[in-house]
Amino acid sequence: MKQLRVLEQPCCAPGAPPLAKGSAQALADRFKALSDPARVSIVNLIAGRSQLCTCQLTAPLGLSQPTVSHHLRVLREAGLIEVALKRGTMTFYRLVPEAMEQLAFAIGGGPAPAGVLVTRERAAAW
Amino acid sequence: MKQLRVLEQPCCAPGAPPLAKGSAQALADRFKALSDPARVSIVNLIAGRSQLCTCQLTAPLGLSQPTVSHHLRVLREAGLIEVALKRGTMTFYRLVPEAMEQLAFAIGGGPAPAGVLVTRERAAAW
DNA sequence: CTGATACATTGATGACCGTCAATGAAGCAG
DNA sequence: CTGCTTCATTGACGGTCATCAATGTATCAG
Repeated sequence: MKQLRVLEQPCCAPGAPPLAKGSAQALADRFKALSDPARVSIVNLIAGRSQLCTCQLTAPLGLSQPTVSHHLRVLREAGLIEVALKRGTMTFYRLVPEAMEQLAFAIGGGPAPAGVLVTRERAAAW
Repeated sequence: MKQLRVLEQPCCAPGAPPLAKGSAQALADRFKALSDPARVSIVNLIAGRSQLCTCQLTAPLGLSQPTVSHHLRVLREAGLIEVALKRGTMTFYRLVPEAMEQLAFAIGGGPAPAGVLVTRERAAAW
């Protein structure tokens, strides 16, 4: 996974300071991970259920299991999701809230509204 | 330009409600517009200078003029930038702050920190 | 050990994307 | 009108991506 340098300032909102070349690439890589509707839906589904396994995604997405696995890999390599737990033959994934927050910050989003974000610990409670 | 339905809730942050299929596509389209480092840099450059013309972008990006024009078109069709002004043979572009804010909101970003965002009117003052 | 389940990986295929040279369009200077 | 500048569009080429069938890997039940 490629590390995204923590930005001091939003880079893509009005009044932004110049952006280093490497940071542009790192940001583009993460946006690319969200540039497919299937992956946006995966993030949304995981966000709503704290965590879920691959087998719970094929039906709502209408995609084959290898394709879902592929999208999960892209999201994982972008640092947006991670493996929460392996139980038996099942693999559960969860969000990496910090990564999403950094992305929101980059395009000018401030701290999330209270009550919307839950802690990673609560998400892991399952 | 495809209209992005205004989301009632963040869709890609912990605790998000289910996302409509069309919304996933609309979001993915906008993220795709930011999935190239050249386009991230363009947004960053425009954000920092209020508005810029095409000829001011080729040098810092190290890309040919047709390529820059192509990227500007992608960003414009995604609704992230718009033509601010045509003066003579030059075309000036500016951000569409609402579009960036909606994107930030979708992934869990709240209102922008005070002092970072400037109004569209000030940006247009040039 | 055998069969079944859940997932990841590989390979192949069709579609899409980024890039630039060449060309077109539109405005300005003289 | 002529030439110059700025920008958009077209066409072409090489590379990347999304998708699925087939296969491999690992775990569990019996």
